[in-house]
Amino acid sequence: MKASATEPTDSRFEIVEAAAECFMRRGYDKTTIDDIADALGATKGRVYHHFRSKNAIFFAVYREAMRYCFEAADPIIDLPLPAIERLTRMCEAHVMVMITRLSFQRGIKQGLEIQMRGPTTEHEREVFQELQGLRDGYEALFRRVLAEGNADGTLNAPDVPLAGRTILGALNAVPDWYRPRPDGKTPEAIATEMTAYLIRGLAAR
Amino acid sequence: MKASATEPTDSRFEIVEAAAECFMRRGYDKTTIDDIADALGATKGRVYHHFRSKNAIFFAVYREAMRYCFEAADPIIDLPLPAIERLTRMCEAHVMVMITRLSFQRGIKQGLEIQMRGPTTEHEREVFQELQGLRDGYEALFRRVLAEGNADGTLNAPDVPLAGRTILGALNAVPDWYRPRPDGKTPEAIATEMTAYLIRGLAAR
DNA sequence: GACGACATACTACTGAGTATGTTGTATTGT
DNA sequence: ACAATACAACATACTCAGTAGTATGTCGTC
Repeated sequence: MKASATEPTDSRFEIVEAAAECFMRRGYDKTTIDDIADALGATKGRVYHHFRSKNAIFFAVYREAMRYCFEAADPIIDLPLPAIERLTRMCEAHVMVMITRLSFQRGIKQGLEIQMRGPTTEHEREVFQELQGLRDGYEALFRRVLAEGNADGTLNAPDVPLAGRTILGALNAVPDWYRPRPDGKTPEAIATEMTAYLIRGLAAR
Repeated sequence: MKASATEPTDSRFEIVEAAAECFMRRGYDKTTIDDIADALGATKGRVYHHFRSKNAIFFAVYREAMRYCFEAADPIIDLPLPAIERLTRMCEAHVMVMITRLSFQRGIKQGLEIQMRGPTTEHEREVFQELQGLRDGYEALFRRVLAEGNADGTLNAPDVPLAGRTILGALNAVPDWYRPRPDGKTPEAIATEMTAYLIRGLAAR
């Protein structure tokens, strides 16, 4: 029997990685299945052996991208700390995910809902709902901490959803401009400084 | 003789508007030339009479979107006010542009550089450079005010480029989530609150 | 000898771009 | 003043390349 019958197999994940890379460079629509196969030194056959359609690959990339986000935030959100401190760490962790998983995060930037235009199967719509739920759930983590910060007096965000969108808007834009440079700031420095701007604000004291 | 021989003709602008709307709803790649023509009750012929290629339409939408941004920021940047006040007004004005010109701003969100993949003509590359220059110039306006704020003591942004990207990242994300709702906040309220979060920060005093 | 994991070869369609036809209006020659 | 004509502003009909998806072949392993 197979060594890993349950896991989604290594070969499958390689495809997801290659697809993320292609999506980042060329965008989803301009990426062909052959592009993804070529990046692996393989052919269409391998790709379609693991995925039903091109949309399914995008979904897999999206799901993986969200998984990285949750993995970063989950250990922080329930720490016994004031909300402002947890929010700070969650923001920093989010930036780190954006940078370390650049291709995944940038690959899905063209938007989930836009991929759902045209004739989609029933199954695709279900997956779509699920992924939308993942994203909303992640954003809800931030809203939760913001609300807790209003309650414990460490934060001042009258409109919690709007504050959440402001934060995540800024942080999610990182893949749009970040490029690894030998002489540039470290990812950690970027994370802490951006977070400071958002939480402390840009105004002088 | 014609009434408006010099202007880029009304008909041409209608195409740009329709294209922006289509790009917003379906994304650039999933939008066909026929989609744009249909939205006008016309056919391909009209579109290709005014534009050399699909890329050229995207460029026109992009240029228009940037024009709206400059129109909003230009009257503010040189006002005789402390930098923090000018930055506040520029941010608010930017949000208003995002909302009032939703289709244009969202239409160009898939990114300028990603459109330049594949075989592009010499002329396309020139326009690309020009539009990239427009965007950089606009971002430079914010960097200028940030630097002036560091100088006059009203702002505290050690890393000006990073602060600029944080601000514009948050503001440029507005078209991703804003939808006009009868019961929702007014655009003005959204603009002032988001700007307050960015400049005053989310931390309680 | 069955099946998983691919590669190869093929199909069918979509959609950008083009070539050509049509119509109304302005301009010109007489 | 009035046909002749030129041209702008489209519509219609067509081409053709690229690409998602499929059908089938191959090879190694259990």
